[in-house]
Amino acid sequence: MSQGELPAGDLIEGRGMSGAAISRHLKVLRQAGLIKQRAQGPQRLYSIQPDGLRAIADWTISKREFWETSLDRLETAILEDEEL
Amino acid sequence: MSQGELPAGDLIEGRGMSGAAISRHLKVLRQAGLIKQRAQGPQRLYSIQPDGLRAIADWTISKREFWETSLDRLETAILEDEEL
DNA sequence: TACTTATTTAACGATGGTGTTAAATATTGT
DNA sequence: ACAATATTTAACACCATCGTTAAATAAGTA
Repeated sequence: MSQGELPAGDLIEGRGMSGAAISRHLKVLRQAGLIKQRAQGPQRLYSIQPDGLRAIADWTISKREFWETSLDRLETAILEDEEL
Repeated sequence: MSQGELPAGDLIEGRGMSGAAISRHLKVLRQAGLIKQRAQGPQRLYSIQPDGLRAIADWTISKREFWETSLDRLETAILEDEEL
């Protein structure tokens, strides 16, 4: 789907799961603001909603510093632990 | 518990949860090798099992490089995205 | 030995996640 | 208006997690 719009049918194929299940997954993603839906005849074309993914990316990066310092502390603790 | 041994009773208090529930949590932690149990009369004294926690710490650190490079890529992608 | 205390185990129930099948809905072509 | 196609929704079931209460177990004490 990263390459553009895809009808639900294409997203269902080869996934070893019923269309109903996929459909509900898509609904959740849509409600979460991660994908968009557009009707074309009886088909629903799905595509990415850049804003939503961007928000996740930004959030992820915003936590980076927290994790860096946490891992630093963990490494320090391990080293101190080895000094016995 | 990081300060030493504690009887189950102490671990139950103030947790707003039944003793039975805490007891099962302790059992899971013990089976996971994260805590030790020792009997003293009718009490069970719990303490940390350093090896288990250490294994988790080591594993965590072992993933650090993976995440660093992943986040680097994410940051790069965000920057490229902003050049529009 | 029987009682009390500390803790665990058993049996049960609520909740959330996620899959399935069958019915409902919308759109297009006859 | 009717049938076929694409997709969604409804109803149901399964399983794991996690809490509860009540019964079981073990140790110390009268």
